[in-house]
Amino acid sequence: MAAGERIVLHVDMDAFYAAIEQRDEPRLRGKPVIVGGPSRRGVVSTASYEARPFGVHSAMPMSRALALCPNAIVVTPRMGRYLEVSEQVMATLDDFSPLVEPLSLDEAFLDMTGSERLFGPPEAMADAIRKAIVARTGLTASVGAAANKFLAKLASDLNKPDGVTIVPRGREAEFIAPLPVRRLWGVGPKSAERIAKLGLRTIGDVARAELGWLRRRLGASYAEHLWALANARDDRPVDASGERKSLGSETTLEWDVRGRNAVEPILRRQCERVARGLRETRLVAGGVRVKLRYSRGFVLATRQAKLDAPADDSRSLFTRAAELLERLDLDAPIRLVGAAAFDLAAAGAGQAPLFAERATKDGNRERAMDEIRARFGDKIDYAD
DNA sequence: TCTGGGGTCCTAGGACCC
DNA sequence: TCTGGGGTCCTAGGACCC
Repeated sequence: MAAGERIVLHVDMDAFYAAIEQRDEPRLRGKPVIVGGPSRRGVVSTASYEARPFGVHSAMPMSRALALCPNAIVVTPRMGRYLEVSEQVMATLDDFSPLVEPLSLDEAFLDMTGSERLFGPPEAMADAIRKAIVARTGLTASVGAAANKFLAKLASDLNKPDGVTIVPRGREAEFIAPLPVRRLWGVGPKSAERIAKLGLRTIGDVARAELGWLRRRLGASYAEHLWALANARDDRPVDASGERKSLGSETTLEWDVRGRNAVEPILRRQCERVARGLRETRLVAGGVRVKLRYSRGFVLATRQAKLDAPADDSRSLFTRAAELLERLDLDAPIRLVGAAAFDLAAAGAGQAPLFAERATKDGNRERAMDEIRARFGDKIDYAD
């Protein structure tokens, strides 16, 4: 691989959900806006820049957010809307490179290697992209440009909002050296603590550490990964294939439930949503996973199993999911119920003919229901 | 303050096979 | 009598990201 030759951009929309709400609703402009679940157990999804000085940030419990910023306007997420805008943003990015890897609704990597003659140097690329996004959506984005994904992602965060950061070529390692270890992509609270106990505080500290020593303390593969990143090396390609590995649906209940009779109908509903998601994306699942979170200790438990045949109908998913429920404690108070499909494959591919027929029987019926929903709307499901 | 919902990736242990 | 070694698959849990 021709290391050092790549140009990778990371595009990150600024306070995406909140910015969309402010764009769509003028009375929200200039005010602290918190997008998030309004329920008892809701958390902040996105806080507008007006709310952030109060200490409000993503993943914070809504109750705490409102204690910090009592005047904030809480908006219930409109995921369908955010998805629409996201598609516009991604379509805009497609005009700049054939290699676009969305990471979520609001951020993506672009491999711009070899595009300098078309768009100029990285600064010009970043400016052109930001201009195109504003023109198309009225929203701002921050962009990082560098020789690899890790550096580009780190950079896009350094001049937010509405900013550009270019990591200078050939001086990458010294550029990131003063930053705290927590800035390494993949180092969260737990790992940060472990690393701090080793006496390493900055990325430069990790980069200068002796690799053998680091291996013995953090495990070989994690140590090697961190050490490479700290030395500004990251060979991972921009992957535009878009293949998904799993598809799930889960819900945190307003009030705890217990007992099979209470859990099963909720699980059925999650299976229905997963099955519909599979059909919409033309996928079939090879297995299903059940997820419960207990109130006591916030403990998460999962059970998974393969299906007899790949399926995209809720009955197949739910039948197996209900069996898995038998291997879980249903007597303790439960706060979350979820289902997920895994071992995904393109619908119609790789199925034995006998199985294919059986697998699609329920699928066909549910597909007909999908069409009716599409034509007349589905009051029940679009309510949440 | 009391912790969402959507994902990805990694690890460790057990079953199983040769 | 006192139990190999290696490879692969599967499952459950956990860290992490937005």
